[in-house]
Amino acid sequence: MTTSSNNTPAEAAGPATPSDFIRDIVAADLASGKHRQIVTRFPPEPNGFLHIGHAKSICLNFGLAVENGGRCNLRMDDTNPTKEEAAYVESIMRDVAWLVADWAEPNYSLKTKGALPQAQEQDGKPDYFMGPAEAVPAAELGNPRSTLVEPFYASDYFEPLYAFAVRLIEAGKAFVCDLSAEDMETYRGAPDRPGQDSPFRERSIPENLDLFARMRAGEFPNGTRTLRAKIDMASPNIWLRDPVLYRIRHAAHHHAGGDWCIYPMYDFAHCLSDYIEGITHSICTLEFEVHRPLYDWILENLDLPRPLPRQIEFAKLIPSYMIVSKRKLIQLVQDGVVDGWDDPRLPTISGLRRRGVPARALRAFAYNIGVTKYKSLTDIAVLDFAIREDLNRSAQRRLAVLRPLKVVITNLPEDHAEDLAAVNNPEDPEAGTRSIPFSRELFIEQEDFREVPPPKYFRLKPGGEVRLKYAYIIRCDEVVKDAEGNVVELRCTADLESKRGGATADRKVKGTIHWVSTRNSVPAIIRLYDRLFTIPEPDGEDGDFRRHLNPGSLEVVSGRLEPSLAGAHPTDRFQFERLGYFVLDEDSTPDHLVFNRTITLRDSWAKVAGGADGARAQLKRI
RNA sequence: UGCCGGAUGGUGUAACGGUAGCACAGCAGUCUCUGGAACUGUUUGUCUAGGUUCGAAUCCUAGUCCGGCAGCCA
Repeated sequence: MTTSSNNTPAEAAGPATPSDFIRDIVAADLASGKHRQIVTRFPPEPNGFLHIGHAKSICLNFGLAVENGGRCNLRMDDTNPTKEEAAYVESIMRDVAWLVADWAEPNYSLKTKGALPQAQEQDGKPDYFMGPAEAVPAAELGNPRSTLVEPFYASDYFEPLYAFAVRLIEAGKAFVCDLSAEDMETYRGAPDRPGQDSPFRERSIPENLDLFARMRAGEFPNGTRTLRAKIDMASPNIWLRDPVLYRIRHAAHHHAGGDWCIYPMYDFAHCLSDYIEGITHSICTLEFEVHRPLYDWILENLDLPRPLPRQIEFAKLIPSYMIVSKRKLIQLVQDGVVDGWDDPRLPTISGLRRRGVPARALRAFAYNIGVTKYKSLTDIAVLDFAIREDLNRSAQRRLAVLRPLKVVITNLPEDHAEDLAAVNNPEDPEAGTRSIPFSRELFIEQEDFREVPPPKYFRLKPGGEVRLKYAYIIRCDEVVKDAEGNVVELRCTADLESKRGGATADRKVKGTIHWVSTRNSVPAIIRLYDRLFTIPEPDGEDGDFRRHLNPGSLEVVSGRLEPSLAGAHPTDRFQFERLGYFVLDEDSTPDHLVFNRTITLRDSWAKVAGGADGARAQLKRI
């Protein structure tokens, strides 16, 4: 138990192994001896970036492998050349590797670069198998340019798939149909009305074989013929009404190249790809539930020599305040509403990563929301919680001021300089301390001073006292304003005995605020991200989701940071005390620092404040 | 209304005929050199109606409501 707990996505967030109906099925299959090892797969279509919904699926499939000592294949479900691009394959590889890093690498399988399924024969039955590459170094898993490995590709199975189709024709279970798309729709009938047999349904086997070969040879234009399964046009299940197995598409394929002009449909390719890879449990989303009889039909009618995979459906993630629909996501990116697929406001995995969300937090989230067949809206506060919980324990604290207001400590000499010890992480004693320079002139947060304070405001106010974190208690003596009446400087006196260890160190003052020394602080651009949408279900039916964009989803400020932050590393995450968690952005350079806000700290003051202040704070956090 | 699926607090999930539990959110409090964290307490729930049973969220019957399915998309 101790060793396996290291592999648990949620670690401290709950019991070592989650329980749900899918894990129950897997456990039962292992217990009954139906399978000795379980094999799952994550099968994205390379036509867009992975998002938080895929993260749920990845965590489920890889989690099953991790928990049961099985493996999980990354497979490109690439059977439609007109919609897919190799560029997406690269982002998918990177995102998956990032998500499973330090967790499921030993169970993550890719295949040997360029390998194709092995043709085998058992009892005169053609069979094909595609196994994983052995002992892949973890670094290769996320490397799209690896010369050793690559993802599994459904398009690598086109040849076996063709052979299986021929076999179906030979068994009299598939036929070539000349119906146009429109006619086919008419013949299909409706959910409550049976369809009619295609006039081409009773073609002879030799004729079907000949026609199918000529389809492959490119003799017919797009859309003129299809290969269809011969099942039952009167079936109450639409997907059993002689579904299309192959269509003609004179188009090159991003992975298979220009060899093909007929391409298998999802229903034909998916079950057989699962079979070829030896998948035991093929987990997909609810909308494929009605396809399951077809999934089983194809496999069962091919008379295959090895155990068949089992399809199991679960409800996909619908996160509140986010859009996850591929079409809408593309629209936001193309219209420049956001700044690319990895914009930190997007629920894409690359966006979340750039925002500073740790993979571990995403896994904990996926784990916490559970797996069911009930289609539900998941409160994104659950994700927020997972992020804060992770970062609270792991992120070092720093002092940073977002909107600086100058403070002069009048009872200190001009050249006063001292270094103060600051705790790096109160949640982690091992993290140690650092020193921060303190001087006569400081910046504090504009929000931490109110000339006319609201009730229960316990930060700085005229004549009032506040503690400067790690430093002195100061009193505000004078408020300096510019011509327009804006507060531009505060003149304060410090209680010089109030520093930690001093005579008056234990004096109680209501508030403690953060600060930086004007002289020693470094400037930085800080991007304050917030929810992209203002309503819980922007992805709902009504198409006009852009009406609900949050105009304040990105605010850029010029802040000042304590000097130690100048040496920040791109993957470091920090808590800027009292503000939130921040990560260095990839746009950052040593002399032009850029930080992204991952998430704010919980802010109970925003709620207490009420009135104008509270309303503004609430709005900012929507 | 053809087929398939689903319904447990505000939200999400557990319970596998035997005390309806957990998490998030909320509320109240303790503590605090982060209005953070931590800790304590707490409000709110089995879709409806019958039935079986000593006992039903769970089994049966009948309803109600919700979701999915009619691409040569996946």
